[in-house]
Amino acid sequence: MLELAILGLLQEAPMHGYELRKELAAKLGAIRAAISYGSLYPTLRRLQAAGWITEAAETPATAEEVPALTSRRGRVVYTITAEGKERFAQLIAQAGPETYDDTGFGVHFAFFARTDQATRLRILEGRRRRIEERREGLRDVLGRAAERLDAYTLELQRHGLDACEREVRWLEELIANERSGRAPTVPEPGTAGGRRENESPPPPGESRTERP
Amino acid sequence: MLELAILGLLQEAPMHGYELRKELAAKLGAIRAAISYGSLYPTLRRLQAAGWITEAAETPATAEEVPALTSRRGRVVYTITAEGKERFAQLIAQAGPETYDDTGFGVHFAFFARTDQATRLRILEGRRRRIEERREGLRDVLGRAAERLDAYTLELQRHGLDACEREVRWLEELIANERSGRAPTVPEPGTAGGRRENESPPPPGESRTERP
DNA sequence: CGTGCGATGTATCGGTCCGATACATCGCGG
DNA sequence: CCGCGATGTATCGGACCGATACATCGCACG
Repeated sequence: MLELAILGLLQEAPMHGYELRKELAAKLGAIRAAISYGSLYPTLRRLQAAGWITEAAETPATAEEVPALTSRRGRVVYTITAEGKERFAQLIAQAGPETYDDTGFGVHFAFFARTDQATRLRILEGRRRRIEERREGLRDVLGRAAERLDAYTLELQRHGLDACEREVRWLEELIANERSGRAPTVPEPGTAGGRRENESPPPPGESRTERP
Repeated sequence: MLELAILGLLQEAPMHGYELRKELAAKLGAIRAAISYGSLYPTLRRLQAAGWITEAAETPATAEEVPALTSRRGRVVYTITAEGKERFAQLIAQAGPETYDDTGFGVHFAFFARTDQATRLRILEGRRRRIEERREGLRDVLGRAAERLDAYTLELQRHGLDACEREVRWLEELIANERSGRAPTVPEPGTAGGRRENESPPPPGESRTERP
């Protein structure tokens, strides 16, 4: 998952580790807390070893002037390679079971702007199925096993069930929008003047896989 | 977290691993998927080594009759010890930062029936604070950084923000109930005679630490 | 003028937990 | 009689986290 996220972000711009972490936090803030450096740096090295990204020490232009008294451990900027872009395209298109859990779905969804519509649809439906299963499980517990559980546990299940139902509805909307070929967000007639701004990166229609 | 959950469950009844996993799934179904055996068994051994639980091979009553031709790897039943109960009480009462993340809070909440009111209140308020912070982060991104993000990412944040607001409201209700000294859930007058039953292993009322 | 503190930045280590896998037993239907 | 799904115990490699360490930079405050 981390691999996919890093590749996706570096596709937008070269970055160094710290920046990557911040961008990741901004993009995935709804899904998970900031990524740990204990995951980030080892993963970066793994990606580099695989050839998906390249590392370049930041050169301060006229560098030879500075005699490196303190060795100035410069920021290391990572850039995605052509192979890395291929890898990203492959990862984003193929959906395994982990694609539908909370984190996996969130990461895939965050890069939907770089995903073709068929895949988007497939992932949304897979996620819906997953959540529906969780929902049924909770209903079962609340129905059949209710008297075995204490009031707090029941309340927890009820809250979880509510969240499931809500997410299914959200997914239904997204799926409907996707099928109709429209933009992903809910049309907001009336109230706030709609959310017409934010035309945003992806052209409403399809994604693009164009390579330079 | 797993340690706390296992100790809590074994306080209700002795169990073997498989059963533990199922009960855990039922109790925490709203929070997380079933625990992996790759976590469960090592943790059980750790707890046993620490003396919080004891392991007892299941004896089929008249066992010497069976000549153990196939060695019959019997089910291993785990029982919590007095030290284990102390440990549980200590874990459930003390709240660190991990108490307020999704999983940690869920586990603590699931054992609120065995938690004193002051601690319940403290945990609910800590969780609320945590979620409020996440909510503010999402509002910031949706406000300040909106034009930098594509429509899908924004939709993800919006959905996350909605979930945060909903959870805060839920927590407010629970906190209010807690302060008023009432039961956490909607009062259930009439129907089942109000949780008087709950036959099951542990005696009805509240947690008890006495052992036969 | 310094000094200390928060943001930026790279990096490692131990520990928790997961997913895949293996293997054995049991009851039941075909 | 055989297979198959539920029950049941167990291990291994890998992903990810939290704590920690260390270094630089700019700026506010005394």
